Amino acid sequence: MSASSSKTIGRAVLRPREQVEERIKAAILSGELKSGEMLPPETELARQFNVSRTTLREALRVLTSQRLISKVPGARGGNFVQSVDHESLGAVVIETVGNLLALGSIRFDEVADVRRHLEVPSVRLAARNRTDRDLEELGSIVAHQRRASIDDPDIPDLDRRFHSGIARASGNRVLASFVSALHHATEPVHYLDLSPEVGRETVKQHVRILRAITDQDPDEGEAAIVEHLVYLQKHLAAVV
Amino acid sequence: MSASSSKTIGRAVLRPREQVEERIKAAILSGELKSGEMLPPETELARQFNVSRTTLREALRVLTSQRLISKVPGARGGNFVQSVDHESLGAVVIETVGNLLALGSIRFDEVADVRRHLEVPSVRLAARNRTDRDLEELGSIVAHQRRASIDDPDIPDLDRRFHSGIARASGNRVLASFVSALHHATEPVHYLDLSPEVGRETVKQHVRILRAITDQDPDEGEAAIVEHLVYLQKHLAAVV
DNA sequence: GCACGTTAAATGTTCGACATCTAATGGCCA
DNA sequence: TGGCCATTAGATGTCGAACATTTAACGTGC
Repeated sequence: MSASSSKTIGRAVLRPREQVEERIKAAILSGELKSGEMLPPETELARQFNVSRTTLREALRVLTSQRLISKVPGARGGNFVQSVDHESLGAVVIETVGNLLALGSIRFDEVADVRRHLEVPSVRLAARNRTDRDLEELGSIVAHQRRASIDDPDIPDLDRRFHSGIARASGNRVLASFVSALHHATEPVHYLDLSPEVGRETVKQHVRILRAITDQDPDEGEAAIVEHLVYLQKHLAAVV
Repeated sequence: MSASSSKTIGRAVLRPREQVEERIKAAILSGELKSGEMLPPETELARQFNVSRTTLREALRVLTSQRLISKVPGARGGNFVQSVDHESLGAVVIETVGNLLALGSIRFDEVADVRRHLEVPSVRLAARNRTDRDLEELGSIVAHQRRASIDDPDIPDLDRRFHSGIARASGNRVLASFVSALHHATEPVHYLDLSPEVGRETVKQHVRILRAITDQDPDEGEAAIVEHLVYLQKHLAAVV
């Protein structure tokens, strides 16, 4: 090796809390601690790590806020390994995007644009991979939307479930989490100008999308979702 | 209102730690506490909330793990409000996707697919919105890639910077964070079969993409990135 | 002028006690 | 017999005070 380069031997020393945190996290990610399993009581765990219960609890608190464990007080309570499924990705994105929007660190349209970009492959993949189970669920949602009146408080939720349901039918769980999360994050202003006219048109477009997915026609699905997104954006732009 | 519906007046009572957490978080998100500002010392804060320092510290620990504040020990240290920029979105996604992959809750190809779907609009937008500053940076990266030999340890990093740089040039910070994060998460296996042949071809494709962005030609950019992604996937499939 | 010990102020950790939560237990009473 | 309810036990939650460690700034001596 040249004289100018030097091997790095050292590492930053870790504080007790960090070491406990890392060890438990590693145990969870490696499968050593299985999902749903209960950790030893805090007193016992603290003894094992040879740290105080206070320090141990700070480590557990971090892992809790990262959704790796959940704390349950009371008898038969304890610290349980969370089953970290793909939905936690959506939850984390919702949380962070919400913070960034509140702080003005990102603009609303940046979030909405990314969602729109993801909806296209979402529909295409759904048209290819949808199961009968998916069709049944989507059909049920659209049926509800037909019946819903303009002032129905469930409307935003139905819309979210429709778009999330498509993403889930795509078979890609990362895609599903992102679409669902971004939809959620952009929801607050989605229905500001919901007129009967817009409501009817929206349902009609949903029907077209669902038919394309049912027919397993990705191109028609893409055309339908693009029409829908353009329509929605136009009727939002008038408000925002 | 009908007899079956009932007003909800109550809310779950919050434990002391949760209340402290919510209050500080609200103060940060509302701008009451500005970015970079230092919070009062823990002893003083605990006095204000009328809780013990232990409880206060657990609240601060959660906020720290959510990147809202940072802790600095020592003289002139303290708890500082973090400037939460869009990069923290990427960091959070990297972390969570990494966990999910380790646990087998999502598959590798699901992550890679979403990244590929995002790279197309990323290049299209970059072709439209790139600044001279962006072109300069991307050009510098490609120049490095030309010079890099096959066993250069910087190659994965250069690739990540190229794709992230394009996403940043798109002008959409959410898109940039996602592309960068997903690229990072899929990096470990990106260069398993890097032959001189593949290296040369990759650089050639990068040049084509960059030229399209320079010429502000979205269609050519899309064609170039699609070619690149297909090529990479083919040379990965042989390995994985 | 620079190296280095000292100081001060903050976070980090420890300890032990008590508070609260909650499922299970077991007894009382209709 | 069966259900209601007080008790209990075992876990997390909170408290308070002391001590450890970290780190920038200060001062002192060479």
